[in-house]
Amino acid sequence: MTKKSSGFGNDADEFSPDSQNQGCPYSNNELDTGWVSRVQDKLATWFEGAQRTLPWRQDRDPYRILVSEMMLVQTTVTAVVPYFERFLARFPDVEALATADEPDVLKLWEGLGYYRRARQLHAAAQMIVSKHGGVMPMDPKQIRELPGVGRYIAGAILSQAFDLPEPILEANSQRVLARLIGWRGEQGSSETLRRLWGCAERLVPSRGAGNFNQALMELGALICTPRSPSCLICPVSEECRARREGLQDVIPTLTRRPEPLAASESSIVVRRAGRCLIVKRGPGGLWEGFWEFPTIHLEGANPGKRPTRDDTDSRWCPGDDRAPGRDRA
DNA sequence: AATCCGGGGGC
DNA sequence: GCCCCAGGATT
Repeated sequence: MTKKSSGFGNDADEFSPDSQNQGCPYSNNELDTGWVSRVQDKLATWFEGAQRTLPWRQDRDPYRILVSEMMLVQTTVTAVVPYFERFLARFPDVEALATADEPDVLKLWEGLGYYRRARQLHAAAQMIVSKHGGVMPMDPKQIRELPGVGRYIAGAILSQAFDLPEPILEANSQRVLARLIGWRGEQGSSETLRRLWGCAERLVPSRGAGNFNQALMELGALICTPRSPSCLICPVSEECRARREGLQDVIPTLTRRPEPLAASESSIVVRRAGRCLIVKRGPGGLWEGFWEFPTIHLEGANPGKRPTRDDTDSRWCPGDDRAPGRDRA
């Protein structure tokens, strides 16, 4: 890795007037090899004694890592644990998942949200079986080709399952790294992500990458929390620029959330002979392919891409799909 | 670069 | 009530 490609060079643009870090000039003096080594060692040592016992940490099975990462996308650890246990009991290996029927997979996902992930995971399992002989490939490019697998999940699999020195960057490590280097750019902006990915690349050790990456995330979950970080018991507080400058409460820079859109809908329950009519939701919208009572969109947002009053003549929903015979009114 | 995709935990 | 969560795909 060259000095410039590391993203932490002394380039003049680091201090350009229009830099978002004006007033807190970004310096590379914390990213020299000494600083990197200290952060690596202190985090690894802390992680040995402080890590939580989580069901996907009991071994390095890449299938289990994949399932956990897919479930953990924008979802808290506490929410995932029971789902993970049930899912692995029903689909203990990649072949079992690959040969499963999609409705059975979705049923185990019910309540987790982001149901696209369940379909992607199912398809990924089928791809691993059909294209890779049922074995998770160790090639970053091939892993990234799996549906639902981006740079983060690929790095997590490569480092945690195969101990390859691939970086990761997600919600926890974004916060941890931003504070460590005192980066004041806006949370989630492309410049911030570029900078933090570079930092993650610089920090990931050539050996023990899986544990280091997990230590970064564990620190964010347990110590370096979004609000009121526990700097007094943080193993890397001495290496933290935000801490040194008293900026731990303003980093990362928060972004305003857009206001939720109001939506108005109308549903009808059609009962006959003790049964109810249900219809299947159409493609491309919220809860795609799920069953519900016939519903039309009235006004406001229409996240399910539902039909409105004007097109209810002959079809109840965009999917134009009727309930199975036993459920029809 | 912006939007969409969900549901729940925690304060 | 509001913020946040082991991101990725699509436009």
